[in-house]
Amino acid sequence: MDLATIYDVAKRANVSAMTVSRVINNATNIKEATRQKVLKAIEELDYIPNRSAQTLTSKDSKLLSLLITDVANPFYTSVARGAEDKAHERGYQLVFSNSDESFDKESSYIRSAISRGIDGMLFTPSGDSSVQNINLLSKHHIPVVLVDRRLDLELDMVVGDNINGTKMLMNHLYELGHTRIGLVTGPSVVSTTRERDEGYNNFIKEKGLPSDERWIFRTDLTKRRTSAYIAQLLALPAEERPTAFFSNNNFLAVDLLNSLNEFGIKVPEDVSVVCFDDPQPIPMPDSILTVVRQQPYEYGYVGMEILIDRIEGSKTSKPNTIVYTPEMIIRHSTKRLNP
Amino acid sequence: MDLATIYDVAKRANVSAMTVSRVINNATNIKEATRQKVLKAIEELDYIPNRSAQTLTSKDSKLLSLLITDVANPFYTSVARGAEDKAHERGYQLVFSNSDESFDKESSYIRSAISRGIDGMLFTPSGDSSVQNINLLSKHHIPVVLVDRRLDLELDMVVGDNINGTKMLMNHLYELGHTRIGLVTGPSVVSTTRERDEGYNNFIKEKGLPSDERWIFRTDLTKRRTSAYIAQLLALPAEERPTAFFSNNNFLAVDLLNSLNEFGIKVPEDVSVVCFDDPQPIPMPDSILTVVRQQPYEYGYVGMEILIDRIEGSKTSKPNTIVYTPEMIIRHSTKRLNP
DNA sequence: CTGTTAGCGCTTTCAC
DNA sequence: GTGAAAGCGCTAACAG
Repeated sequence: MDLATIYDVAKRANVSAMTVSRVINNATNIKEATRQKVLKAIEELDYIPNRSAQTLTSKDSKLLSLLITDVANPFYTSVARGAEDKAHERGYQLVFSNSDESFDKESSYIRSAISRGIDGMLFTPSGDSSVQNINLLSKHHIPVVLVDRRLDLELDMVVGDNINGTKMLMNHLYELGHTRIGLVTGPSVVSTTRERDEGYNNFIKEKGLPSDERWIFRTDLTKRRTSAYIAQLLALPAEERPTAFFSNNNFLAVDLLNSLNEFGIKVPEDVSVVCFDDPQPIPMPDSILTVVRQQPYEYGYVGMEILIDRIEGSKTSKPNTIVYTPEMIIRHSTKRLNP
Repeated sequence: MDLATIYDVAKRANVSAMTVSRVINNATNIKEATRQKVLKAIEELDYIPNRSAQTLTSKDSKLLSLLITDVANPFYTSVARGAEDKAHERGYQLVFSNSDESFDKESSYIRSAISRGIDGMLFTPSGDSSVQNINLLSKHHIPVVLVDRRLDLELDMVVGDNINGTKMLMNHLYELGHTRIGLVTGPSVVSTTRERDEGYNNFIKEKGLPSDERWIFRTDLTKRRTSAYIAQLLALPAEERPTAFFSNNNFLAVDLLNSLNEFGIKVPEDVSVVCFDDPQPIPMPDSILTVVRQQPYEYGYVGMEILIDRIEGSKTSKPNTIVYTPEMIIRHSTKRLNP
């Protein structure tokens, strides 16, 4: 059984293929009677247009790419959901890909996205070198909107205020009497890492807090392994150890919490912990981690809206960066320091 | 600047388009020197093949559809990640869609997937009526593999042993002395709901436990609202209230936990709670909920493998159902009942 | 091992 | 309002 093409519909409705094409594309200049005739034929034949053929001629695919580092990270899960909701509203479909923080994986995904003729991309770059990938996209006239991580380019972006978010968390620790604050962080080729590091350093400088290179643990976002870090701190005399930790990233915080648990260090009794982004997608009554929470669903939803507006030409203003201010959720992973 | 086509490459390499086509499709019968010449031209022109044109002629798109109810549900998040990993390994891309338990939304997504010429679909049906949608897919010769939820059809499926999973949880409560066990569950048009309900009912019958219609709360998976349920139970005399709850679904459990919290009912002090599937994607040291855990990543990964094997014709055996046995994770949401 | 021809299913362009 | 012709970029089927 061969599937119906536009010609089958045309024949059955006694019109030309062009007329059928006009009907399926909601053209206005069609006699209502003709439209009905065609619609009837479409229905009877169970005709579904072939997108590849449409894309080949008309140059648009109604296909969008969502390229993030990892859908399994609750932050990006929500971005994905927000993005898909908006795309669906506007009649687009979404291909999604996980770069796993790898530039090479990212590049290869971008090539296949281009090959698919995607109309646009919502993109969280793996790092600063992703600029090259954006250039490839531009060469193919594909609009891009950045989510969460910035790049030094004239592009639409939807990001969070990482510096002030960090400041809130640091200040919370500070007000509880903590002055020796450890930092668990990611690679500095990622803008969010850099900005949160900056927030941390600013705060320490501003308040004149002690700082120590050994309190800072910089690691890969996919490997982590904070156990080594904790072991190393434990080798220090107690009065040289941090009394609190700021984790730059939700996955790192989980790893940190597990490592502390491994060594029998209790949170918040023995040490306080705060984190940027919630490792749990759904707040539960028993969650303990104090975090600064962003609205990743909005990032995806709004980012997608901007992207589609660009694609459809309804947005022609200069690229623009939307910055959201995060919100602090105080739970039970921090404790006032006994003097 | 117009982008390079296969003819541009052909011209530059002094060969025919067909030869270029052979090179990009890794045909074997090509002289190495020719291949190199072509590769060089491809490189120089930064040529990326047009998938739409390829799909239009060759009939395969290397595009797969992942149609689930909600990526934001941690269970499906992992399914999605597993599916994408396998798809990527095998050179396929994934469009993802959220049906939100709606048959209509599901149907519309399936039509656009067909229109895109997808090679196959990994699918969690919204309910039993999805059989119609599968029929549409079959009509277009599109292989389907079901994940998590069954349908009464000859199809490949990857599912969990819901009956025995439920039994483990019920038995755990029973061994702690609970006999009045409430059930929070979803719509019975979903196979997982039905099977877990069956596990619950079987256990009650088998052990001769008391049962009461008022202890059972059946709700929509997207609306929930367990508060009304709890309020209603609270109206009962204490000795007629459940001392423990089994939640059929992770999202329902979160809602339940929040409702209990709202009414000042403490878990596990006042009431025990167990749940099928973990609402948290990442186990944290402070998680309290006792659950039966499935391996959704595997479901996605394995399901995708079967799907691609079907597509590529390397799997020709009769459709087959893989059933995974879940594992119980005892945490701190249950307590021995004081006699 | 390589090339020619035709055509996939649609829409653009132009004609009437 | 509607239709005919041409062509989008590629590959199947054949030929040599």
